[in-house]
Amino acid sequence: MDYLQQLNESQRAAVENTEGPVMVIAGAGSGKTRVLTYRIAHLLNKGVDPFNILSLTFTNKAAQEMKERIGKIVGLANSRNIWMGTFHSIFSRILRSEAEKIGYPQNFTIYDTQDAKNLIKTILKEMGLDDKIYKPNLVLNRISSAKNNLLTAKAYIANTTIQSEDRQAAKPRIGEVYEIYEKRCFKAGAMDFDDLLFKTNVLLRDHPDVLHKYQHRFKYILVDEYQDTNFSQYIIVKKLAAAFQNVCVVGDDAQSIYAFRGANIQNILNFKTDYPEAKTFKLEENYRSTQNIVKAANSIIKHNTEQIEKNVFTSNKEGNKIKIHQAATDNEEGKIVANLIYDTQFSQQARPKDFAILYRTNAQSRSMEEALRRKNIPYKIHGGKSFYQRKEIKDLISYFRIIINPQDEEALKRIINYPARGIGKTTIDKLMIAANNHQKSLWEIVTHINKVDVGINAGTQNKIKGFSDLIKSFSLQIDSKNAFDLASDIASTSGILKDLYSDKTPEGISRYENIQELLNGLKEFTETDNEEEEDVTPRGLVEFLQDVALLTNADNEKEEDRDKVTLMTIHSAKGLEFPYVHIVGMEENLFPSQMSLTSRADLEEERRLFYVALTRAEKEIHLSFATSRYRFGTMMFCEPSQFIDEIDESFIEFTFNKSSTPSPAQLANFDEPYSAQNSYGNRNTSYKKKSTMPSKKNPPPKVIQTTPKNLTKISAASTPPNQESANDLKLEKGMMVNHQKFGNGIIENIENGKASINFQNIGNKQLLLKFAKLSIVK
DNA sequence: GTATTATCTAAGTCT
DNA sequence: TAGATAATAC
Repeated sequence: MDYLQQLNESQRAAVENTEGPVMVIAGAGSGKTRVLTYRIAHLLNKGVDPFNILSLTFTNKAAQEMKERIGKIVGLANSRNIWMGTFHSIFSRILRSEAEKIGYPQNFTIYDTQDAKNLIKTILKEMGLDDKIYKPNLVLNRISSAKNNLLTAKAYIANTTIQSEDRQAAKPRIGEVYEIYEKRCFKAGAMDFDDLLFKTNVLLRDHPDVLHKYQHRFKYILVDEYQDTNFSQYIIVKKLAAAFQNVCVVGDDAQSIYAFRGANIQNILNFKTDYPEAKTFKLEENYRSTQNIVKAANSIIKHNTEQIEKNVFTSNKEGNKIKIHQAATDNEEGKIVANLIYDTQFSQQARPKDFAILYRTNAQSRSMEEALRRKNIPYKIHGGKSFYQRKEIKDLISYFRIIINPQDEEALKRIINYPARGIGKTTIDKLMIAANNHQKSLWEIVTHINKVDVGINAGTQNKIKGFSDLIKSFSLQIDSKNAFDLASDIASTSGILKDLYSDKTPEGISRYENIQELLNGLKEFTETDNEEEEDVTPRGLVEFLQDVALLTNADNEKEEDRDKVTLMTIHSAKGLEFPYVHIVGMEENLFPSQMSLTSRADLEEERRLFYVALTRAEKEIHLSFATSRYRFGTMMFCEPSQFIDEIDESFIEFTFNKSSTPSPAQLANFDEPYSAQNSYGNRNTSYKKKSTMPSKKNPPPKVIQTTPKNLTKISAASTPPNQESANDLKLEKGMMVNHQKFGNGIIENIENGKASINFQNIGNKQLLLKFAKLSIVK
């Protein structure tokens, strides 16, 4: 079999040892994906039924790509039936078919983080808890990590350690919130992301017949990125693999970067203990990067304590040193990066797709974006707010959700008054109270509004009736119409399209276009055959909705996006590779994140994250930092990251001179062209972190304020207000004025401090001059 | 109940 | 800075 010839010794061993537990420790760039694909191809070639293979990947995109690659080796007919996908998508599928066993409807809703947070807020309000103390995010995180450790609300409340933690944090009632949250989700027929794993565990625990069925279905189990699995995932794998023990886990402890999500690095460190028979294979040869990059990355990771011993090496050529760039501001950093990319495109005949800009936080994308746009360099931003999380998209999808699962309370609350139909907050509160009092779902109250006395007047009752009739009329068409036809019908009949169409602001137009795009996507979905099933029944909304909550932007990359510079967080860059990598924002408190500085474990995770970033690169790495940047709406001074110091200095090269570091006073002119500082060659190896950098220790003259988090704020000299409250302006009839949101308009009349303005885009508006932020155009 | 504007507050990573 | 929420006028 010639594919085996393409593997080195350890890769080949990892592919051929198909029976029994196997752990593959795969250093960065060591051909891990190749091993996984070939291992599966090998299984199929040996005659294993694709239906007996379960392959768990970290993203859906990775699954899709791997399936394609396997298909090329063994044929599509064979590869398409493998169970391959993320934990969440595979087990949500299984949960759907077994739902009734654990008391859930087959069409259960998947609550995304936003839904979950809204529900938490509702519960906090009902319990009379202050959401400034019980911060919804924090409460949700506590619940989430409890679930990932398989703790029910009861167990949470009974757990003395957790209780004392919560008491210490002055939030003793989180357990109660969890209990109610759990009940409300169940009542709504909804599962959040963590439930998809949690409930799978419940299913496998309480139904031995089901466990048996899947144990025998999945005779071969492969888990990618095993270092990033949490306890809940770990137990699922362990249970499913118990019958045959043909479990192959692949990972790299040095790349474990999801502890915040409950990932437990011990899972990989303890594999040997769980399966004493396990064979371990180490893939240590890096085929991706230059000597310099591999060695620099090794020099970073050795600052961490606990890890599996391995020696990552490469026989690639030495390559360039890692270049380190200094910028005065975040905007200038963007310019430096954009210029470097621009130049490299020509000097190395590189394509835009050869470049990646990686950052720690999504917020950093803005300055990069702007600089790239100025230079006309095509780019794509990965991550940030997903398309499916946009308000308008969630609104329309909430209609789909409520039609398919009327118990879905979060969806119902979202749309009962959108578009506005006269059912306001007071009414919704009354409905909610009635639902709680009668132990009924919100939908039951809504549909029986005439029969329950909830203190709502006849007019409003009628409006509610109109709404529920509307939803019911959609529900009736669920089986007869395909996804696209029904969705279009909903979009127009509900009034969403009209509402968005009437908004001619740029944001409004983009919202309208987003809806159109969703509809286009649905059309495509409707017309594509369902590859999982033999019969080609038209695909309806039910099918569409099944995994829409699990989709991310990465899952619908467009053709035209292929040759563009990639902007993404380091987390989402995991598993990817690029010839040229720019890691930006190499600053203390940003990377490593200020939140990680309190514990050694967190700092080590940041360091592994840096390791992941470095090892994405094939040819060149550029690190950059700014000495000041906008954060929290104000300019703040920054120091270079400690991680820069941690790289063995023989692998790095500074592109700036310490003495040319701008003094704080010069920062006033920081938007000057930076080219003078950007020349290579004036290397300064004796760079010391705490040199003349502005810092909390030698505060610059412009500092006015210090935040508790050691971040130094700079006065907002660079942000002149460009618009002021109109009472300071001499406005007259006939003037053209500009409003931030409404654009330009002509003042038609002014009286009693009120102006009637005819805006070019949206028509006439009455604005109170006391508040309206207007500027005079002419 | 709705629309508009003021005010607050949070920006960590992802399924 | 931007999104969510509160306050206010009508």
